[in-house]
Amino acid sequence: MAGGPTTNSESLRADSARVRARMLRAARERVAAGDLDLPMNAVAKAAGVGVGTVYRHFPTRHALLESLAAERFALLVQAAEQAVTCPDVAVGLARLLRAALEHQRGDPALAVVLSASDNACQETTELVRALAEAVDRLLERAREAGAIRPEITAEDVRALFCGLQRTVQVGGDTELYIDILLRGIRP
Amino acid sequence: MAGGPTTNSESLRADSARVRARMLRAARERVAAGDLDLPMNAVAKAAGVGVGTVYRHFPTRHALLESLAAERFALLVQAAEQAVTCPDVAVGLARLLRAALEHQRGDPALAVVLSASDNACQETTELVRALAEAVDRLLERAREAGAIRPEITAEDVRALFCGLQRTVQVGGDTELYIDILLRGIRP
DNA sequence: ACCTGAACACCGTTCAAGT
DNA sequence: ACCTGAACACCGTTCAAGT
Repeated sequence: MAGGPTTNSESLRADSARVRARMLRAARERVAAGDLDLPMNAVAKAAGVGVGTVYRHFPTRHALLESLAAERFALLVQAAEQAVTCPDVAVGLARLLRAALEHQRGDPALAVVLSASDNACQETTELVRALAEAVDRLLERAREAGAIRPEITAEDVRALFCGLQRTVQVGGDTELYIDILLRGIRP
Repeated sequence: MAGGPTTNSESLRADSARVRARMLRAARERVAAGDLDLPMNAVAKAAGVGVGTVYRHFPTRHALLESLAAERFALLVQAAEQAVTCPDVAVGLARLLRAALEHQRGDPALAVVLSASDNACQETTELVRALAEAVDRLLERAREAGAIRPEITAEDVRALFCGLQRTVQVGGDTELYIDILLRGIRP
């Protein structure tokens, strides 16, 4: 017969991956509908699995949020890396700020994950590191060009991302707030 | 016997006020302990009243938060009014920013109320109006002195308060973030 | 008038039982 | 190995019954 332990384990894994994808899809639908609560029971029901399965894959709600945010987080990292290669470093900074805003607006889970002080998933830790690395390179270039206050760190930039997102959320004038921040970080 | 409808109604009101104070004290203790959840049942139990009584006084949790925040909110309004009378308008702006941060740090309920888009209590609406009025006067003085971008409104300042608070919460360098904002709002 | 607290619905979380 | 879902504890909210 085709099938031994390997095939069996693979089919288990394949099934597990399918179940995981179903849960993420269900959770994403809720978030897209504006509900960041993500009740585990509700996610389970929407995904057609038992609650225990949700907990097996995502030990905490924050772990679930991180998994949801990962995709957009990777796009933000990409944007940061592209900003580094921007000929005009000031333009790079401006693009990065816009990208940070846009991705947080596009996925509220990302806004939560970016302002969290620690991560549940290895994947997130990796993304945080990659973002910090790209931002560090951008800051270094900006310092050399005299385009930024030299004491600003990648951690500060992350905090400023979160604050800017909140400012935009509370107030109305996105362009003004971006501009205030861009001017404020100049030397 | 002493007592007619008036006395009776007054004693009811007095009792009601006492009960209300007990609930607010209980809620404040929970918030001070770092718990912004404020479960209505828990507040009721801690205050030694029935849940229905909590709901009678505070129709929603946000109404409860507003009542909690009112005291600090009034202090913030005072700070804004003092900032207006500051001989050096730039110093006034800096003091106001610091006061906004300090009061939000001192009462997390205020941070929530400041970033809420609408209010449950009349009292809060009044405080919001008073703050906007003081800030408007300060902005007017700052514009005349050429100390601020002229397009910034009191609403923008409220949004910037909220964003600054978040930045500080996520990052570590309060002084840097205050300074970035102060520079950013200059013309 | 105002307060109480039982009642119902819902969510978090665990864990014995299934496949 | 992995999944299920009953079970228990807790919270939101309402409303009939008390004073």
